[in-house]
Amino acid sequence: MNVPGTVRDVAEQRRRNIPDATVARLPVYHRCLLDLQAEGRDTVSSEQLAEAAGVNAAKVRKDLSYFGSYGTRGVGYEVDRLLVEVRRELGLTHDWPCVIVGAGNLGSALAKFAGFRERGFTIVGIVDVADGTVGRKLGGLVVRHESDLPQLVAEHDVAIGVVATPPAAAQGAADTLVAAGVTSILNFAPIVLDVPAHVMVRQVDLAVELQILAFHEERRAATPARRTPARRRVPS
Amino acid sequence: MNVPGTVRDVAEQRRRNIPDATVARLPVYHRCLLDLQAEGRDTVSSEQLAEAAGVNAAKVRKDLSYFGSYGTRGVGYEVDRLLVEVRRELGLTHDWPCVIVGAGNLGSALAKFAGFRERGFTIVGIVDVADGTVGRKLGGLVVRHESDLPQLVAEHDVAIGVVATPPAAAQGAADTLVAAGVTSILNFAPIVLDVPAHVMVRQVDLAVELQILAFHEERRAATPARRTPARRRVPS
DNA sequence: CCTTGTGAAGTAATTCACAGCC
DNA sequence: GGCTGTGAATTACTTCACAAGG
Repeated sequence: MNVPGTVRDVAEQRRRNIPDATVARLPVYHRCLLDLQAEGRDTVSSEQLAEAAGVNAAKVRKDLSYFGSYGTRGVGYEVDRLLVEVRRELGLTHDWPCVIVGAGNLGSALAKFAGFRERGFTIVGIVDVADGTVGRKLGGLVVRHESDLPQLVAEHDVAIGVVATPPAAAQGAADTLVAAGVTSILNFAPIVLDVPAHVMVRQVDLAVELQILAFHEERRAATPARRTPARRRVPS
Repeated sequence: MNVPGTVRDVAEQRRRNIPDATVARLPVYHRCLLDLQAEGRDTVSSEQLAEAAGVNAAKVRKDLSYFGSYGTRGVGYEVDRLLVEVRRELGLTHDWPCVIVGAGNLGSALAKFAGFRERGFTIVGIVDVADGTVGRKLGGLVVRHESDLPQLVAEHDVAIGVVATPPAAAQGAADTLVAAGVTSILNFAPIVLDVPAHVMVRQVDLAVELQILAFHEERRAATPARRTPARRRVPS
């Protein structure tokens, strides 16, 4: 499949092809590095970072190797340095303005969620269509009408939109976001969004997560014998 | 690794080894099948189900084949029949009582979230430690103190717990859940939980999802030329 | 010593492609 | 003719294991 014409930029070539699985773990490493930095640690080994991130050491080393060799053999990785590199790789060197569509339970919670701002995502607006919600205040923001979305997106140069509407309204919300110029969507509605090829969608379906847990619970109950059968027990 | 002593139960053997990737898609198929059923469709081809689920047809067929051959060649799958099988496989033949730890923005939203009950997950209780939140009403439930958790779990035979606390309180919340007998945890706090081997954890980190989107946005900006550069545009 | 970085080996998931059946 | 079910081929991801370097 790949017939490299020249050998030049082989490193460049590699750097640009970070596996999806690695990309999904970078934010976790980022979080762990922030914690380590807060603790005042100045170096960390792949083993230690792996422990903190809940993966194994080989994976950490391979993941980090995709975008450069920032470790010192015999010592480990310099926390500050690595943090800079990971942050740069993740595009977290600047803030990302985001809009939320849907100011129901979930949308409201997301708008007030501290974890977003802390990690460089600023909610610059939240919109809805219901008369009851438009105008409500949500932690420093006022819910605006969905018709204000194009203006909001243009004004703050928003690239990322969050869909937190009921399922029936989600496709419309996505269409509006795309028309307004948003190119990445985080979708909490339990439907598969239909968007142009250049728009990236990530789906978070909370019920699906529970269903996956239920699958394993169910199987656990069905399996006759496997490791300790130890059924639930209250300590005292 | 597996040296099957006998050939008997080869089907059984297979059925019990559904790949994780397939398990993660079953809930999506389940949702699509519910929609199809609501539309009154009685059969569906792998192609159509794939379209609805946002995957490809070969994947659908392989996924479904792991737990049996429920299709008819030349026709497709009978919606009702397949729904029963998927539901059984997912352990959705009965309701799953769940508890939520943490009644902040997210925990409150989750407690009121209709999508859970609709898909067989009943929130039987929500607990917190803050004086301000304990006692508040949340859509039919009253927030109870975290110390009531063991009783709550025992009373409703809860197997699944949801952690929606601030990061600093999450490990404690998980410990309490495990001690109370919960064996599956859905964790929204951005930390890696340390739990016994028999407890399954699924992590949902909302900021991580945004960071993955940001990674691709950033890379898009960095890439010199690739497909239409079409930068955002407001329609009107 | 210790720990990284990475080819090589191993495992898992996806996709192909077609025989088999309605 | 159309569509499933599935081995085989391919691709992606993980883990091993060790040479190289501080």
